[in-house]
Parts: sequence; structure tokens; C-alpha cells
Amino acid sequence: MSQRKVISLETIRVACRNCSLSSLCLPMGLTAEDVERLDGIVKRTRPLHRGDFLFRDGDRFRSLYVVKTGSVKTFAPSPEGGEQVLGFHLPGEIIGLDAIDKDAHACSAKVLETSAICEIPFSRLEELTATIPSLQHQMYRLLSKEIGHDTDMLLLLGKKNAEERLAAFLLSLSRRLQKRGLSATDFYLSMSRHEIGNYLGLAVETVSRLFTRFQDDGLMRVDRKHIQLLDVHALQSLVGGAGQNRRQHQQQT
Amino acid sequence: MSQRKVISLETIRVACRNCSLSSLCLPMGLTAEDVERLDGIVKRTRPLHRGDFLFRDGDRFRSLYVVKTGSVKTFAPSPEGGEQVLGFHLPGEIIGLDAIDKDAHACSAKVLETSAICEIPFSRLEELTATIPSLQHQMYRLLSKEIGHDTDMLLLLGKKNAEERLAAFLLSLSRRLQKRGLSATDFYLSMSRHEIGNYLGLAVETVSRLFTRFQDDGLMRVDRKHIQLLDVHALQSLVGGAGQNRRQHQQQT
DNA sequence: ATGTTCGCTTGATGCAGGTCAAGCGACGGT
DNA sequence: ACCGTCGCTTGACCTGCATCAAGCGAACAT
Repeated sequence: MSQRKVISLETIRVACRNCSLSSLCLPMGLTAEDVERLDGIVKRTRPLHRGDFLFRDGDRFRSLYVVKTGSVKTFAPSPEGGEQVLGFHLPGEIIGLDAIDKDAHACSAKVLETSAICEIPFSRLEELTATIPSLQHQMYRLLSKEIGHDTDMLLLLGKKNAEERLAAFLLSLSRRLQKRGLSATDFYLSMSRHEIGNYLGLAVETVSRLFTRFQDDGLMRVDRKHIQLLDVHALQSLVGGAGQNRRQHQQQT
Repeated sequence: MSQRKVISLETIRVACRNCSLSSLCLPMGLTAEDVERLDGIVKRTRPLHRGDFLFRDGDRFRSLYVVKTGSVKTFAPSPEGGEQVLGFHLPGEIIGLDAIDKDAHACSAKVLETSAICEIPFSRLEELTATIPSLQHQMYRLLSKEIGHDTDMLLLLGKKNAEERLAAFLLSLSRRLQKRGLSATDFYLSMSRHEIGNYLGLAVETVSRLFTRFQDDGLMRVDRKHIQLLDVHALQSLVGGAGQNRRQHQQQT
């Protein structure tokens, strides 16, 4: 996020082994030699710009994509012509795993800001994983992690109110940016209020009102797309649902 | 579902190659020889009963589980002490994929009715997939499919109203039962109204009222847990969101 | 600089569905 | 056969958030 300068070609050609994201990406836990082999199949594309598509819903599945810098949103069409934002993807995150099953993309991926993206042809990757057990394991973990993440979203959409959703969203961004060595409390939103609302199952107006409220309550500072979190702990307790006396659907069997 | 008789030991010891579910399960597309090898690592447990756990949230991850007969629900604890039902699993469906990442289960799996379950130790499976490319591919597809399914649920929880959610739920059950050779229009619900509501992000009362309404509208017949779908096509058009003039969050960039 | 667009904010209003409350019938235990 | 429990239904009410409406300011083109 907040990546405003054009990325130089120099930067792009850096290999996996030098990539600052390797600890978040596929090479995690591989030997130097295996990283070289993986490196051999990764394509590094020229910088993409806001609005560019990595792929569109319906496209044949060929490659996975890893965000190197910038950010990408994925979204699926809903039957009525609207769309559901499925996620915002930051550096080190992998896009396209959901397309393996049907060998076609069920969602589209659109670049939110000038971004550098690695492309990994899946068939080549699959060959490689068959001969590198730790890479295979890493793939399973990545796919599994994606499921776990979706599960978290199900809980959020199924049980949390608007306040809890937005607080969770902000904290998720914060945590992920921090992992990438960026500020956890001061960042730019590359997505619009509308996209945030869509992602969280809320109306734009609700998102806007909540930003205002959070700011009035001293939890954060908002200036257009520039966000500063002032009281992370308070936000965390909001997510916990300590928000009020919110009744939970209890479960009995 | 509606599996009331106790499963005989005879049935349980049948191997993968004779399993009627093989086309839905891991063996899909394997050679006879490879199925044998897979078969060698699969454990078949004695029948489990309503309320039994396959695993609990926090347990160390060891195995994947496949439902052979019966049904299982998975659910995750939410911070406030409630829980979120994540899914209902029918014969042929695999449980536990979300635990690979952290090597621990983040949700619990509880048997809803007398069920037969296959257990597949994951470490053994992983060894096997490294030597059987088509099995590896099958695993990737399974994991990917799970992501796709979660994605559908995100859309449902994020954009659909109560009516659309329940209709989608009924049709999903119907479709899955049909794939397993059971009736698509006449079945028992092994889960409670409460669990359905929890899964769909609705209150029990709303689920109940909708069942009544759907019945009054001639879409289905409801008698306790016995369901008969009378007008599948009408239900499908409900899901489409033709429900009214439901406004969609449009997306612009 | 000036107009146009578009994303965002803010206020007013309405309603889908959650919450509360009460009753009923099925089922399991003794 | 009886009773208690529990899941389900139904009605009355209430509220959180969507919807509708209006206005504002930043970014951009001319």
C-alpha cells in the first residue's frame, strides 16, 4: 500500500532468494537449491497499474499470482449482477488457489494500485512439488491457510455487527502490514469505502459513519485514505464482541 | 441422512475400491493399483453416534476424515463463547483440511447421526501423494474446492437475505444428496433448526418462519425433520435473488 | 480558473430480521 | 402411562443497518 513511485525494472528482476517476502511466500523453509529451482519457473511481469486485471472470472486457470508490492482485490459476480469482494491481497499473498479445482477462475482479480506481481505457472509448480516434499507440504499449508482465512470471514459475516466487522478489518490490515515490515498503525487504504463495505457486507454509508465514530472516540485518525490507528487495544476489544451485551446464538445438541 | 439402522461391521470393512463414494472421494481418477495403496493407509472406525466428536478445536492435527454414511457438522468457537457452524458434511465429503496449516484443528467436528467415518492419517497420505502425481493433483483440487465452497458461503452471508439463504441451503443439500444417489426432493434433516440458523447467520425463529412460509407457498412440505421439495425450480429462482427488487451493491473503480 | 465527476459524508426514514415471550407437541426416561 | 425436557412454532415488538436524499470537496480535464 502507499506505493506511489513506479517500480524500477531493477527491482522486478530480483529473484526469490533475494525477495524480502520469501518468508511469507512459497520459498518458506526451502533449501537454497530448491529455491533456485522454484525461481526458475517464476515469471516476473512488468508493473501493473490500477484497474488492470490479473485474470477474470471464467478465464482458464494457468497460473498462481503472488503480490510483490502493491495490492489486489478479488471479487466474484453475484447472480443479480452485483459483485462480492472476496479479499484484498497484500505483498506476499497468493492469488488464484480457488481456481485449481475447476481449472478455471471463478473470480476476477483487479490491481488496486501500481503493483509488482509474480506469476507461477501451476503445471510447472505441480511438477516441482512432486519432487520437493517440503514444497509440497508448503503448498498444502498455503491452501489450508486460505481455508482457515475464509472460515474467519464466515464467522465475521455470520456473527459480528458492523462495528466489530470494521474493527476486525482494520486490525487485519494492520497485522498483515506489520508482518511485511510496514507500519502497523499508519497506512493508506488502496481500496474505496465502497469496496470495504462490499467486502464486509455493509453499506458504504455505514462504513463512512463508523470511520467517523471511531475517530470521534479517539480510536483512530482518518484523512481520506490515510489511516492512523491510535488505540489498537480498544479496537481489539471491540472485535472480541465486548461491544455491548451482544447476545450470541448458543448451540446445543 | 436418514440413516437410521446401525451399520453392520460388514459394510464398514469394505475397501475404497468397492466404496460407492469413490467417485466423490480421494480415489477419484486413480488406477486400481494406486487405489490399493491408498486403501492401505485408510482406517475404518466403528460406527460413531450422535454427539461423538471426530476432533475438537485445539486438537493436534493427525488425520483427515471422510464421511462414509451419516452426517457431521463442523463449528468454530467465536470469541464471545458462542459458536459458528461452518458446515454440514455428507457422505463423500472430507473434513479437516483447514487444520493442515497450523498443524492443529481450529474447529470441532461433531457427528449428527449414526455415521461411518474413514480416517486418513495425513502424514501417510502426504508421502503417498509425493509418489502418485494424480493423487497429488486430486488433493490440490480438493483443497481448492473447499476454498471455492467457502467463497460461495461468503457471497451468501454477505449479499443474500434470509429467504435466499434458506433456499440456497435446501438446494445445496438436495444437489449433494442427489450426487450420492439419494433422493433430491425427499430427505431428513439431521441438524436442528438452531444449527441451520447458526450456519446461515439467521435466528432460529427466522428459519422456522421461512419453513412455514415456503410450505404455505407450495414450495415444499415440512414435517419435523422430514423435508420434501415440491418446486425446485421456484426455489432456484428465489436464490437467484429475483426475490424482489433487491438492490445490489454495485462496484465501481 | 472553472466545471464536472466521483468518492465520501451526513441526516432522515423504513424495514428485515433479531429479540422477547408464550405455548405446544415429540421424544426419552423412569 | 406419565412427566420433564427440548426443539420448534407463532405472535408482538424493537433496533441496527440499509436505503433514500442531499450536499461537499478533491482530483482531473479543458
